[in-house]
Amino acid sequence: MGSAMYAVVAVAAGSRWAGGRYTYVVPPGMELAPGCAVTVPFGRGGALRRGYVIGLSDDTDIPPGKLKAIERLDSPAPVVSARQSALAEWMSEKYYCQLADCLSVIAPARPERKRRAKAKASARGGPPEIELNPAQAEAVAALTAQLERPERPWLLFGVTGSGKTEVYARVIESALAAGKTAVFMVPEIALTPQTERLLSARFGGDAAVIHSRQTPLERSDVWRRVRDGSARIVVGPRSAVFAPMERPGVIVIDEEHDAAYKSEQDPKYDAREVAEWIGRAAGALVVYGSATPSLDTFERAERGEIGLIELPARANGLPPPAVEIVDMRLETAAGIDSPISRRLAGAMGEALSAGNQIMLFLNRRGHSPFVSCRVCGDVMRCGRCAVNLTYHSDDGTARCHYCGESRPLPKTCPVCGNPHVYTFGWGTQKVEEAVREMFPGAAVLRLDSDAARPKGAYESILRDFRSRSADILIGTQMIAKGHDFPGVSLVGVIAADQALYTGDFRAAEGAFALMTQMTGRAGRAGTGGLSIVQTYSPGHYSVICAARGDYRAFYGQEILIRRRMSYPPFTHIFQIVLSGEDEKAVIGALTTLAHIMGRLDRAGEFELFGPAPALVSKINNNYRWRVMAKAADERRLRIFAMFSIDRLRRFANLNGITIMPSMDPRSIS
DNA sequence: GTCAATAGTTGG
DNA sequence: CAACTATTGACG
Repeated sequence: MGSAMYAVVAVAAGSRWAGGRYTYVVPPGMELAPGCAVTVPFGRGGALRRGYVIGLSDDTDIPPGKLKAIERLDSPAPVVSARQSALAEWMSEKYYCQLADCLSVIAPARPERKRRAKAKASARGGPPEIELNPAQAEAVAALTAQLERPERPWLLFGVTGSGKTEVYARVIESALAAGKTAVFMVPEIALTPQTERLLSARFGGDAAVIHSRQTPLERSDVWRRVRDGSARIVVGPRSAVFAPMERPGVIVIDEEHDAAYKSEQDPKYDAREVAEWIGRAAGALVVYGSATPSLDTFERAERGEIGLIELPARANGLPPPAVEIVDMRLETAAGIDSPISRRLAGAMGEALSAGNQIMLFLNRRGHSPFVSCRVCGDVMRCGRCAVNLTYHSDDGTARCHYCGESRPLPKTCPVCGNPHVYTFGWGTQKVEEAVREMFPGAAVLRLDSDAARPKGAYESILRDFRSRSADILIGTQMIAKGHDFPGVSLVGVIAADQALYTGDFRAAEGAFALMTQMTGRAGRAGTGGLSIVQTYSPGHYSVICAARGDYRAFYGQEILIRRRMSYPPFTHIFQIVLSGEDEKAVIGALTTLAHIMGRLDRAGEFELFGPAPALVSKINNNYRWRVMAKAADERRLRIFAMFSIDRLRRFANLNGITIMPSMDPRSIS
């Protein structure tokens, strides 16, 4: 193969999804194989770009005058295997993105350089040999039996503290014993260190970490360790699914329901779907784990497409935490306007005097989500985005959470000039303020993306709370995931409604998962924990089911609604957002697109919606409008949408307009 | 995306 | 008609 005359190279070429494959002349003496990384001249200027060899041949249809030669071979050996190339092809079609983009998330950041491995040979782990309870033993047996020839993915459905991790560890152990390797995925980078520690304690230097914020050298070092077999377990967030393993035995996806498994940037892959592809192609067992499985996954399990294993009880035999619902309407009726209800305040006082710790959860950063004038009613909005400004008390500014614009809180109303400008609503800073006022003696910490910004702050806040140098931790969903604080006896969910009414049909699902995660944080060490859920919707099934710890009841309700509304998992929704500075041009192009879609769908196979403004109709001075198409058949829907976009490109002037397609996006009203 | 060729526009 | 600007579409 090394002496082929022409090479087909995947090159990232602008904003086109299709194509991206170009033929180049192989310079004499250059030894190429499919999967090699090369540098090629591209475009009129002949600027150099990264490309990946996807095929070799001795003839071509391209007129010789058009051909350019490969500039440089960057990797003597392929950087992606044949299987990874096939995965990239599949991804580029499924996620309507460029082949080269897919290859670059799959390939190491840069061609590997020769480098000494960091000596990281810790001793093989101890015995963290925990005795399995019968349910765990059954789960391990069932999953281990699947390792050799997995016929479908499996869902390990178990309440918080039911011992899922021990089950994963045993299955990984068996995979390694069979000469295979393992991937352990967590929803976010912040959870990798603790997971890596856990697996290293057990499996020694076999565990390695892959994530997207590693430097190219770090990444290529991990790659080398994975490829030469010295790292047999890879831990990391969604990008870890691309670990270059030849014989993966098991891919664990912990907290499977977490939205972070879906990438927001191109290529917009879903790590769960990629894991299943790899599972099929490489014969690896995919194990999903969650206390609150995503509706899609649980529905597949009900149909038998995914195997279901349940761990019904806490491994330590303790009863589930007690959960109380506080009806915040009664607080309002009593003239109380504090984020801390009387009941929660009382429970906090008790917990503090007993020497216990408290966690308060509110999924909104800043002090107050809006600022308005009490005289004329004007609400401060961002000049560049269609959103309200959030007041931040640390520096006294009103900030836009989309474009980052911030301005000082005005002393007088910019519209009517009156001095009665007030802030409304609750953010984490306001909760912190209220708590400090109520409990001046307590040590309070806050963890949200503002508090976590300084380097190392995230870790140090969690460390301080774990070491009990603080009594109360207030935070956004950053505090909800994976962290075990034995000193916490009380958890307060400040505003459950907040996650409930986000304008997204998945809101109830997300709210249920968050509430369950948070209430599960109380009393993990044993002494009867209590969770208090504050809400203005005490009758909402998501709140009631979360308080009862009853996933199946929640699932039963929610799946009925999805069926009745023809929402996923029964259908798929393809959303196409057009954005640009010229609103008329955006609406015009979108109207054309809607026409194209209507005409293409003569049979009425697809349900079409729009044009309508997107949920946030302007970001950074770019107007955003959208159309949506709904259908049961994901593949046909995707092809229909992409075909429509192709037509649009041909018929409409898309100058200054960006097309943002997405399948089953998070924000649909 | 980026750039060059091209079509369109303006001003002398 | 030259000089300039917006638009188009190819990129191997």
